[in-house]
Amino acid sequence: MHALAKTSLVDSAVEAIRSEIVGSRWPVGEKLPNEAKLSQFLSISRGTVREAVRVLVSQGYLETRQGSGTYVLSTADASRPLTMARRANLRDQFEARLALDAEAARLTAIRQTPAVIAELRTLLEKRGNFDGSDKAGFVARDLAFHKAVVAASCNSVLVHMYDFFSTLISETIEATLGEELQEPDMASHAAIIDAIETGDPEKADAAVRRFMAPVLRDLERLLAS
Amino acid sequence: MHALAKTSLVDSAVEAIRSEIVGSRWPVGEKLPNEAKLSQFLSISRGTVREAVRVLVSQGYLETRQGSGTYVLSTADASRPLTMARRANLRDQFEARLALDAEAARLTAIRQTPAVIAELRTLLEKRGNFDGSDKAGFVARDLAFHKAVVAASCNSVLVHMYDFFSTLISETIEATLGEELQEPDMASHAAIIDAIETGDPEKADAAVRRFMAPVLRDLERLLAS
DNA sequence: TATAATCAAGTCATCTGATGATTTGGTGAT
DNA sequence: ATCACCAAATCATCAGATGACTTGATTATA
Repeated sequence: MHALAKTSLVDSAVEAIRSEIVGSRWPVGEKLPNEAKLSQFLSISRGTVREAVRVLVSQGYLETRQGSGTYVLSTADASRPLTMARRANLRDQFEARLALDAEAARLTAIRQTPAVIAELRTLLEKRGNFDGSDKAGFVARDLAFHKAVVAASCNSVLVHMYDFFSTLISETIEATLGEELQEPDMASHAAIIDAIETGDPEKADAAVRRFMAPVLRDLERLLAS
Repeated sequence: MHALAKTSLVDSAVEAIRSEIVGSRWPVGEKLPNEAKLSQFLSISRGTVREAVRVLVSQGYLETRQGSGTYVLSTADASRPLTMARRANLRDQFEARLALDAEAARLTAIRQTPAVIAELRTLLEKRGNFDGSDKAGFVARDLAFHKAVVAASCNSVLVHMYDFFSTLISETIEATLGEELQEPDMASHAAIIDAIETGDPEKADAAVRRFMAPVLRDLERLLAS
C-alpha cells in the first residue's frame, strides 16, 4: 500500500499558483494580486500564502518587491529538475554527470592555458593514490581535481551543476550501495590532462569517457545484482 | 553603482541554517531544534523561521514531519545550480544544453527501438519547415521533436534538465536578443535521426554537435556585437 | 511651465498569540 | 507480551497588528 501524501495547504497553494503561472494566467512580468486577495482566493490565511509565495520565489518563478507587489519572473522551474534528479536512479545520475564532465573537458581543451594545465597536474600530484588511510581526505583531493577540470571550462552553469551531481552521487552511493566504486588510477587521470593539453575537444571528450567507462560498467553490475 | 541587496530576515535565516547543514553541525538524518528554539537562536519570530524552513524544504535540504520535527535530508542544494544558471550568460546556457542534447543522443542511439525511430520521423514530419505563419506553433512542434529525442534516452535526469534549459534559453533569448536564432532545417534534423538509427553513440553525438555548431556560431557573433 | 519636496495609499515584512492536527513514547489493562 | 489509550512534543494554520518600503499624486517653489 502506498498512502497518498495528503499535501499541506502550503503545497496546494504552491501548486495552484504555479499552475496559473505556467498556464499564463499571469504572464512573465505580470503583478500578482496582493497577499490579502490571494488568501481570499485560496481560502487560506495570509501566513500560509506567504509561505507558498516564498517557495515560488526560491524556485525562481516569482519576485517580491516590498511596497510594490509580487511579480512573475519566469515560467521555468529552477528547482524541480534537480529535485527529480535526487530521486532518480544512480545510473541516470551518473550519465548526467558524465555529460557535464565530457562537455567541460571539451571546453577546457578549447580554452586551456599553460597555467591551467600546470594547475591540473599539481592537483593530480597532490591527489596521489589511495594509501589506505584518510579515505575522506583522498576523496576530497580527488574531487578537487575533477572540479578543477570543470572550472577550467569557464562555464558557470556546468560548474554549479557538476557540484550538485558530485554531492548527490556520493550521497546516493552511500545510501544505496554502501560500498564505494572503484576509483580510476593516476594514469587514467593523467590521460585526461594530456588530452586537454592537445587542445582537441574530441580527444578530451573521448578521454573522459574512457575514464568513466569502467566505473559505469561496475555500476551496472552492482545495480543488476 | 551596485547597491548591495539588504537581505530579508528570511534570507538571512535560510543562509544561517544552510551553513549549519553544509557545515555538518546537523548531519544528514539529524533532527533540528524545534521552531520555538530556532526562533530563539536566530532572534526572529516563529513565522519567519517557518518561511526559512519551508524554503530549505523546497530546496531539498530539509524534511518536516508534523508532530515529530524537522530533519536534514541532504547537503546538496537542488535549487542553487539552476538558479545560478538563470543568471548565467546565454552562451553558457547553450553549452550546458548541448551537453545534455549530445549525451541524450548517445543514449538514445544505444537504447533505440524501431518504434522510437518511427516516432521521431513522424514528429519531424509534423514539424515541417516554417511557413511564415503560426510561429508559436512551429516552435512548439520543433521543441516536441527535440524533447522526444531526449525522452528516448530513458534517462529522467536528462529529460528534466533539458526541459528546464529549453524554457530558460527561450526566455533568455527573448529578454536579451529580442530576435530569434536561425533554426536548422529539416535535413539537419533528419541527420540526427539517421545517426541514432545506426546505433553508434559516437555518430549520434557528432550529428547533434554538427547540428548545433552553426547556431552556436550565430550566437557568438550576436553576443560579440 | 518645469521641477522638487511632500504626502498618502498600497503592499510586503515581521511580530505576537492562539488553536488544530499529527506523531511518538509511555502507561496500564488484558 | 500485546494492545488500547493517553499525554507531551511538534509542526500546521489562523488572526490581528505594526513597521518598512514603493509609488504615484499633490503641492510648493523657482
